[in-house]
Amino acid sequence: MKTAPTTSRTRKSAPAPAPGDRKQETALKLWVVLARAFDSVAKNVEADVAEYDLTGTEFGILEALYHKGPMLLGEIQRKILVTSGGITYLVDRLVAKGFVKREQCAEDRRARYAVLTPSGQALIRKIFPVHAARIEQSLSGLTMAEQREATALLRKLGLAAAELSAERE
Amino acid sequence: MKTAPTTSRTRKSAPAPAPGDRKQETALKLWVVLARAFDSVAKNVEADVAEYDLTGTEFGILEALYHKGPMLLGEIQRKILVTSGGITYLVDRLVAKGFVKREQCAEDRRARYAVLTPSGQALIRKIFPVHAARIEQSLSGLTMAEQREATALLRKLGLAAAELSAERE
DNA sequence: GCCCTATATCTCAGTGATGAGATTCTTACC
DNA sequence: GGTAAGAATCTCATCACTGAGATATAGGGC
Repeated sequence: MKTAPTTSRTRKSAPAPAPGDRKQETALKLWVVLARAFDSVAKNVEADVAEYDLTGTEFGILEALYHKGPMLLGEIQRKILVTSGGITYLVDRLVAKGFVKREQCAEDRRARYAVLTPSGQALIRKIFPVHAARIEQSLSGLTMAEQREATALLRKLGLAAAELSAERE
Repeated sequence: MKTAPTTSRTRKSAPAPAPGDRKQETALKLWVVLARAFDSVAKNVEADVAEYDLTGTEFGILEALYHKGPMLLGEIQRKILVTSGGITYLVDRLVAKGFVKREQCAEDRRARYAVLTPSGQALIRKIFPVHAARIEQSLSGLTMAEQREATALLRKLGLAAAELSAERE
C-alpha cells in the first residue's frame, strides 16, 4: 500500500490563499512526497527480493532472524508491523519454503520461536549484501549528510504520528 | 503497506565496522525510518477516511477529481499509482457508491472520463477539510520549517529512486 | 486505404495480506 | 488453588488490490 495521496491545488483561481491554510498546504505536500518516496524505494526493494521469490515482508522476517537470532512470533510481528493473522501466514510460507522452522518456547507454552533453518541461513547470508547495496543505490539521490538529516526528521515525524494513532485505540 | 524493513545490526560482536559500510548503514537506517513514518501516517489517514467507508485510494480519486475536475482514467491511474486493473476496480466501486460516473471521451473512443456526481461533490467537499486537518495533525511532529526541509529531501530522494526503477524496465 | 505498433480500458484468476473470533496457556488476585 | 482477565498464536472469511491477457481504438508510415 500504498495509499497514494494526490492533493494538489491546481485550480485556476485559488479561492484566496486562506490565512491558517499555509500550514495545511505544507503538510499535504509533505504527505504526498513522503508517500511517493516510500513507494519508489519500496518498488525497488521488492523487485530486488522478488528475484528470490520472496516478498518484502518475508525478506524482513529472514533479515530480522538473521540479525537477531530466534525470535518469538509476537516479537517479529511487532517489528515488521503485521497483524497476528499475518505473522502466522508469513511464517507458514517461510516454513513451506524450508527457510524457517517453528520451535517451542520453554517458558511460555503459548508462544513459539521462529528459527532460521540452515537453508534459510544460507539464503539470507547470500542475498543480504546484495539487498543492502540495492537500498544504498536506491537512496543515493541524497548525500550521506542529507540522508542523516532525513533520518532525523522522519524519525521525529514517525514517532509523533505513531503516538497519535496509539491514542485512537 | 507496506513492507516494513527491519535491519538492525544488534549482534554481539560486529565483525569490525567495515570501511565502505558506513554508507550502507546510513542508507538502511533511512529506509527503516522512511517506511515506519509512512506507515504511521498512512494508518492515521486510512482510519480517518474509513469513517466514510472509503479506502485511502478511493479517497485519493475523489480528491483528485475534486481539485482537478473530470479526468481520464489513465490520468488518475498515473496520479494515484495503481495498475490498470486497479483503476477499473476502484472507479467501479465509486460508481456503485454513487460518487462518480464514467463519461465518454469525444476525442478518443477508447478513453473514459471519471466525473464526480453531485453526491460525490457533496461528500468530498464535506470531508476534505477534516481530512486535511487530520494530516496536518499527523505531521505536526515537525515544525513548518522542518516539514519544508523534509519535503525537499524526500522529493529529491523519490525522484532519484523512481528513475532507478524506471531503468529496470 | 492498409498494416503495424502503441495506447486505453476491461476481465478475471490469483495474492498478500487483514481482522474478528476461537483456542490455549499465563498471571494476578482473591 | 480457583478464577477471571490478559496474552500468544491460529483459523478463516474477506478485502484491496495486482498482472497478464483480451478487446477496442488510434495513429504513423507506406
